[in-house]
Amino acid sequence: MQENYYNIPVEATLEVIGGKWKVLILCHLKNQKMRFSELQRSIPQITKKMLTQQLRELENDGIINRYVYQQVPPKVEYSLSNTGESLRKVLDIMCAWGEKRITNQLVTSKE
Amino acid sequence: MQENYYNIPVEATLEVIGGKWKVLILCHLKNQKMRFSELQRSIPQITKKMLTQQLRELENDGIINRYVYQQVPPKVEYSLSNTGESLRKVLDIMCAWGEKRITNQLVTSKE
DNA sequence: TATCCTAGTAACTAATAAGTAACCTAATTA
DNA sequence: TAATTAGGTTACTTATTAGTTACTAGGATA
Repeated sequence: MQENYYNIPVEATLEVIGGKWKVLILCHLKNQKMRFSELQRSIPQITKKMLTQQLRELENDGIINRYVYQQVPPKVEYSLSNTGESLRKVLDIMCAWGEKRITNQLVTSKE
Repeated sequence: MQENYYNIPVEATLEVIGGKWKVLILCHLKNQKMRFSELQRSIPQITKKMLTQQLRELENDGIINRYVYQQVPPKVEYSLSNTGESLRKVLDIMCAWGEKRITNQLVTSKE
């Protein structure tokens, strides 16, 4: 959090999980720890550069942990941190809404 | 929804509420209907152009209703549609997380 | 008659986000 | 010896977002 003033609190949420990729990454990490390459395969459209960048930001914001195995070729595992765990409900409910929308289970009648 | 295939369902959610402004707009609309100018005042950083654009997209996605009063100067009110209402839980929980983050009520210990 | 009002739109520019391709490390395998 | 491996970084280009300024309608107010 670089600024400490927000017009409304939800801006703090958006600062952490906003953008094109972070929710996607976190949805993958919420059920298992994953290696860099596994994340890349799971999110086919993302480039290495963006994945690296987004992972770094999530790490800096304290949402994920990065564990480097001291071996060659490298092995790095990413997982939700405890703070990241606190986002689980947010992620779950966003996932659930998407599923309902896709399977047409949302109310669509006029108000 | 222009594409009907997603790698994971949450992409459908991001398609609708992704981007810099939509969650903000919806958080304001979730408790009351609001006029264009009221939204603009509530989100000081947003320009007319972006506000118009985001509102149109939300309307096209069936998330909000737009009601035009037939008078001059114009009066237009925006409100959540029934489909939009189904996002309430998502919005509430995002707002709540932001509040907790700001007031430091999140777990921050190392995993 | 001139100005104000709200909710926009249009044309153009600037800023930011994202993509591409080449490169790096050092142990292991062919 | 040469290639392969995973997880990156760097420099550069392109695409997408967002900002700026000017303009509109048409009734109400000064």
